[in-house]
Amino acid sequence: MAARVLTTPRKRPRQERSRDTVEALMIATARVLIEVGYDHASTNRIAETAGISIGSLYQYFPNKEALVAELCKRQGEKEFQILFDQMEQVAPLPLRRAIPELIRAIISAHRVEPKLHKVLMEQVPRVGALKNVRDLERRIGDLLRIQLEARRRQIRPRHLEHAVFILMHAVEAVTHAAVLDNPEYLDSDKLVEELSDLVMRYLVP
Amino acid sequence: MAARVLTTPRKRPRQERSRDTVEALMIATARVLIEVGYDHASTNRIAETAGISIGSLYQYFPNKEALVAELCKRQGEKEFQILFDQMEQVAPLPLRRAIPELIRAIISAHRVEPKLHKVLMEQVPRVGALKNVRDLERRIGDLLRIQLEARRRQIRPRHLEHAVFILMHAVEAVTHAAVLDNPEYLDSDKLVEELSDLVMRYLVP
DNA sequence: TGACGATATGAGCGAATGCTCATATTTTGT
DNA sequence: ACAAAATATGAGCATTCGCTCATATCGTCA
Repeated sequence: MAARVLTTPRKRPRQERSRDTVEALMIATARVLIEVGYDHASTNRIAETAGISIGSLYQYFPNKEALVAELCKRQGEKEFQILFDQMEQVAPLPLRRAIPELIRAIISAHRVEPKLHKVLMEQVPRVGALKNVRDLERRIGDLLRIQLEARRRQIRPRHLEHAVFILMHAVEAVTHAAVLDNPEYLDSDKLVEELSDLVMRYLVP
Repeated sequence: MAARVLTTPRKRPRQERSRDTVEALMIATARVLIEVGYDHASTNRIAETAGISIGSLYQYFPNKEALVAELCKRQGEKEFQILFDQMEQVAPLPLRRAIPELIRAIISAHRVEPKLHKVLMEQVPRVGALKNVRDLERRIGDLLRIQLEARRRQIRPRHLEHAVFILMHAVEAVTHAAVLDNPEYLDSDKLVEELSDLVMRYLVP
């Protein structure tokens, strides 16, 4: 096994058929990851699942990590979009109504293909995708910060940086744990209420 | 590669020299994991680092996952102990003094060999150690629940199960993120204060 | 239409890894 | 002192995996 360092695509698909190839590879990567996990997801297997030769795979991705990193990026983008849209929606609402809506959105974001989400989250540290995830975290933090700044006079915390850091990680972790390991918590609205309480009480004076 | 399923030790070391062998393997596993990461930590390499033969390794562990799972268990035990001790210490204190102390203890627990902690956390889903971690989570949850029950009349939340779930995951995630990715947040006491605020405000009526 | 770039193919090489097993050494119990 | 049990050894087998490269096919455009 040669040293694997690159995680960026090798070559850009220029014609439509090659774009199809790349799409098929992404879909196959997701399927194989869900089916057998990262360890047993060999590039040969992914290519076979995609119905594409192993050679073609290596035209566009230098290694397995790059495949997974790209998938991470796309999945993250989807989830970010859900959050972004909802942030716009709740901007005019008062805090006590905005917060539950946002939390619901975060749960929804985690529920986009939850099995894939889970595998990717588990493998993120191992592929070069950490940078992507950090970027995403930063962008989500920025969104949140903008919301908090707009409501600066109504909220208690002075150091927005700390507030963003704490709220973001706290809500993300609880949501993550609920969606992936305790889905029964999501049957009722209780968890949303409790999480909203946590956030509200931290924010209001 | 044969199918690897067992993650429990094969044989119990009965004599002292074999207990030494197992200890050496644990230490070597930790070292190699920190040095080269899970993927490049081969059993041959671990045995070599431990200064024992590969055959001996397989006398006590059926595969690499079992080695890492055992290490996870031990590390978790250490961290649990820190929490357990501090829980006893703060039991007689009023909430506003108990909470910051507990949070400090959690940070300390994360700081026991943080590099090892990080690698293990990343790899937990891949080894059979998930069960160990779940157990640990449950035991920590139990500790927390006992504390909350003892103070039942002073706190607001009625559903202790939800409260435990939320507080545990929230504090753990923020601590984890701070220790592993933003250690500068720990230079001052600011994060402890803010986290304490989060918890206090959620708990008090 | 023809020629060149883009894309696709897949057999197979080289390297690494997990793990066994036949053998040797040490400890224990009597 | 000696037999049996426990423990240790490491060469090497079987397998897998990542990846290349020589070759073939397709798309585009003058």
